[in-house]
Amino acid sequence: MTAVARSRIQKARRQIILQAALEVFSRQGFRGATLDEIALESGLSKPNLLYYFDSKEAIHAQLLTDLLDTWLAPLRAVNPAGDPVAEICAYVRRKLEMACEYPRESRLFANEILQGAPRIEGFIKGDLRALVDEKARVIGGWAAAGRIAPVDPYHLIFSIWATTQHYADFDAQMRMIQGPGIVPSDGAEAYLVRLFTRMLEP
Amino acid sequence: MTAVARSRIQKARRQIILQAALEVFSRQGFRGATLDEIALESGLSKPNLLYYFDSKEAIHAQLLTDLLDTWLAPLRAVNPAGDPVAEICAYVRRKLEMACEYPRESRLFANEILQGAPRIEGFIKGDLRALVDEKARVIGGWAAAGRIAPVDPYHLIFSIWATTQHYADFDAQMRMIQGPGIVPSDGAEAYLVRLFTRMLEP
Amino acid sequence: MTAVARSRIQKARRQIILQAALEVFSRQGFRGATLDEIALESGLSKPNLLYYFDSKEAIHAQLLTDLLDTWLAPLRAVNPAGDPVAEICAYVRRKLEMACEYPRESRLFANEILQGAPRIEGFIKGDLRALVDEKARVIGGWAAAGRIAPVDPYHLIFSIWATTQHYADFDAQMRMIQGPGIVPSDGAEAYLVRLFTRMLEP
Amino acid sequence: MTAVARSRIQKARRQIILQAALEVFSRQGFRGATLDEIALESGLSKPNLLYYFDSKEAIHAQLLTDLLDTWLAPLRAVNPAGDPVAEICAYVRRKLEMACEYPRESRLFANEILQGAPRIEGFIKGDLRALVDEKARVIGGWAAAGRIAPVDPYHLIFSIWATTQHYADFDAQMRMIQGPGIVPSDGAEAYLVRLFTRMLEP
DNA sequence: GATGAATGAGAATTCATTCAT
DNA sequence: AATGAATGAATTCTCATTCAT
Repeated sequence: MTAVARSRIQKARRQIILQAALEVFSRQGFRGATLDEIALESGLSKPNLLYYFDSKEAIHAQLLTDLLDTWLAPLRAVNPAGDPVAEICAYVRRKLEMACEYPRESRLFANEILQGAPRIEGFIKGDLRALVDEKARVIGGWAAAGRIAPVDPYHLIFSIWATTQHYADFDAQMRMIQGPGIVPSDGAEAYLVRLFTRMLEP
Repeated sequence: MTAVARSRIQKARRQIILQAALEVFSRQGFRGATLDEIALESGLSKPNLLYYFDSKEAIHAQLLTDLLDTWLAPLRAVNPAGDPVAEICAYVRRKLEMACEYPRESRLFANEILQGAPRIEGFIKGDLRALVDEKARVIGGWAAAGRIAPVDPYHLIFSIWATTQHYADFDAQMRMIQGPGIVPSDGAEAYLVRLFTRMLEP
Repeated sequence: MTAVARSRIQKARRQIILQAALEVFSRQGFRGATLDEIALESGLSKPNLLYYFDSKEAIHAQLLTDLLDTWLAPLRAVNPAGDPVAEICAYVRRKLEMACEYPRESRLFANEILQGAPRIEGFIKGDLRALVDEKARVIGGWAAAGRIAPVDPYHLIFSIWATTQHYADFDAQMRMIQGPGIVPSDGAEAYLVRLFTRMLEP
Repeated sequence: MTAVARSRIQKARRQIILQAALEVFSRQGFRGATLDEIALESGLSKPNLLYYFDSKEAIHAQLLTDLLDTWLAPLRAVNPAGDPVAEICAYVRRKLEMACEYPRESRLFANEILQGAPRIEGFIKGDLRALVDEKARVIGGWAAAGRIAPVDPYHLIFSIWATTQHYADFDAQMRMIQGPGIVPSDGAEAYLVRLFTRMLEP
């Protein structure tokens, strides 16, 4: 079986495995997760998992690769030529939407960082850092030009990550505090947009 | 060995073990951590760990117990009779200080929540929820009285947690992005105080 | 692996394991036995044992369950409508035959009793006690009717158990005393039948 | 500390340890017993046990040595010059008395035999066998002389051992069957004397 | 493709024994 | 004489991975 020639059914099976693995890895971290759980979750047998992927590590690596490809998109879309506050608020919205739509991916990422990011160090120090630096310069430029209130662009970006991802990563805590019947992220967009708008208005 | 009568050396050894375990559990989570690592980190032999604690689980439980005792303090100190904005900013400062001084404890907690909080469900649904509800009423009262800008108290509290704990939990990522020589939390207090002050000023 | 659907090979392997475990448990008792010995005896690897059984305890429990099912049969077959002395002598013969054919099972049972019967308390106080009480009434009836010599039925039953099981449980001692070439149970049936016949003849 | 010069207090401590060890070994067998249990039972610390005895093995060996010294006495006392039936019945009484007074010693011995008698093989093939052979000749002589009914002396001796020791070794089972309030050995002497008297009367 | 069977490496825990005091 | 502390060697059990079919 080569990497290129995969039948449709193979691709489908791989997706099923990845979804199951995402569920488990995002909760337990890499070492805490077991192939047994992933097999159970996916409805496939354990050896069958390893027919589609070389190893536990390979499943995890695939999940991270797939994730990182899209992880940068919201920030990348920040347009230097747009309206500063609107651009940043739009970024907040996209980031929150991603957290709400892909909470498991967010937790997978959070797990990696908590562990010291051993498997995505390259990504962070490479693509992510470059992108953040680039956008930090844009935001810094806006601040210097008086188009937004003066602000440290890095702290701003970090606080956007923190507040949006929180709705995915700490979802369990929020649900327990607010009780059943309340979706934690209800009202989150309005709140966060307001938070960052008030922060940035010149 | 009873729980009450412990010699000085026992207390000291238990502390050494707990510190080592905190390091490991906060990175790997409960299941991902191994006694081997804790033994290595603490400089004690693996059986010796189990001479001081009944089991891996017991070490972890002790860490959580010790943590939860102090986890509520910053929020509890919010004074309904104080100046609203000043009180909340003071809370932000205390919370940030705690994250910066006890980052491993913060990560230990984050790991638990990521896993769905199986071991601290009681704490969250009990003491934590009660305290949050109480303080949310206070903040809601301030907003209703026009002493702070109208705001959902729960989203406010969650965003304070998110932004402050981020400096502990996502420290690895921030360091990689900012490069060596920069401490991520430098300027964090000023930034966060400003963020929430602008948010709350009537 | 469900309890119901087991392939032929699984059943066969389980039997191999149970035979090996019987050998070891019957000699060493539950705690004194090790999976290493059972693995060696069965020719399987240690983890493979645990592929077929959930735990050391589960293997032991299976052995006891299988044993208890048949342990009652000889006594149960005592017919209240038969000739008293003949019935009891037939019981002695069946019990002796069982001890000689299944000495390891007998030793497994003896080991449990020696330890205070922690794992078969329910069986003894339940099914076994009920059966003994029932047959004791039968024997008591025979004695009252003058069809056998007056005798305490419980002591009678216990002495039948003692003398027959002795040929299994204390086999090692008997062989060492009688030396090689002599099978301890040779002549046992004649002796025991005579012993109990003389005891019971009115 | 030499073997000869032991203070009174040392002897007392050794006795305490031996009593505790007897309790544990007689239930669990050599391998199934732990020094922790013996320490708990004796009220001494685990290292202190090993101050008085070289090893777990040494404690066990001492128990066996002490036991074997007295194990032969009842049979040895059978007097070739006495009245055959009376002599044998007296032997039964002594053996039963020993089982009832020293049930733990009996179970210790039973455990050894069940395991194949690895530690007392020498005793059995030596002193015990010689004594049994000697007394078997006496009994055989009585039978040949028509002073008792014809009987295989070995089966006779074994059945005396079986029935008397049963009241010690299988005590747990008998209690569970007869229920609380009944002492299994009540009436045992009368029953057994009757059993063997009827067997042996010419 | 799929899976029952099997296993070596490792993980938590127990235990007899030693050491230092 | 006694014990708290410590540990190497098991012992039970888990787990990622391989093998045979």
